[in-house]
Amino acid sequence: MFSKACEYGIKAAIFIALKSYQGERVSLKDIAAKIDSPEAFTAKILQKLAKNDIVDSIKGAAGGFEIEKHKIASIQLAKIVDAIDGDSIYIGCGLGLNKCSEDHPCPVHHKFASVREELKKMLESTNLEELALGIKSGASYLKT
Amino acid sequence: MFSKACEYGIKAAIFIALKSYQGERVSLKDIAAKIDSPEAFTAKILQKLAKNDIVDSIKGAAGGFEIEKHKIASIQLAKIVDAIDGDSIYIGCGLGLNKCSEDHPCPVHHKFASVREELKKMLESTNLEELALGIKSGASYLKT
DNA sequence: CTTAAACAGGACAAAATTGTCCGAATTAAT
DNA sequence: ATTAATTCGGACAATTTTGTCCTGTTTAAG
Repeated sequence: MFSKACEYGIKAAIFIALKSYQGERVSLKDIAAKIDSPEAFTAKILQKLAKNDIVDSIKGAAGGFEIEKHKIASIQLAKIVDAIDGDSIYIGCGLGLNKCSEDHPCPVHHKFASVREELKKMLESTNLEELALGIKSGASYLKT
Repeated sequence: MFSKACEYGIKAAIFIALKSYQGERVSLKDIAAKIDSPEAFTAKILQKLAKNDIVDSIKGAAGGFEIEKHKIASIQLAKIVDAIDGDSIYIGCGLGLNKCSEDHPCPVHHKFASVREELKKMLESTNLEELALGIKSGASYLKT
């Protein structure tokens, strides 16, 4: 469904949000360990998230990643997915047709529409705060 | 959402169904041209569909691919997807956790459940016959 | 000022996916 | 029998995705 990069990005963002919520800044090393991802690859993804204003990166000793507390609740899953995988998940044709629209649909166009719509709604209505709280409360997990 | 291989596989199956419905057998060359796919790559995919008993392949001159008429309506999209991409789309975790279940869910487990369920229902309730008829009637297209 | 901890980013490497080529086997038609 | 049309399948190649490494830069702390 999502690329590995996107999976790591979502998990990293959730972990950073969780820690930022508690006033802590986290290092790449920490993140990779807690979400069980390859460190250097995760670094690249965090750069993307930083460039898309989803996380703040602070250089130097005692540096790391954080998200401003007041922003956590306003960052939707959709924003993260879009930053990493782009919008193909919303707009692309399910069968890869170059031109696939209402008046030139692929065979599964209408069948897919509702699934895609549901996915879109889900991504747009889910924010980092609730996901971080799920981890904090032990209701959900970031690895294994 | 689906791999390229799966996209080609679905389109190929629809085209073969359409022609079989009209009593015609089709060649690889024909298929690739009509669904706008790379010929040799499509050949590999058709082999998979044949091994999974979704299409019949007939060797030799005047050979080609076909689907027994009476089977067309009973072949669900899900069967094709499963033959090519496997079942990861149904059972895999949205965030790539090795172990993701009701009592050890990833952060988006429950949010994803409904989307995945909708996708599954869609794939299981859509069969080749209706897709082929959509092409036949001009209601949908296999390329561009 | 020096050092150590951290991120940035370019170059590289590995793996997976996508795609190509070609010889072998099969079969219908002549 | 020979030929031509066709699929099969193995080996290979290109591309994309995933992942690693190393050097440089920034910054806090001693």
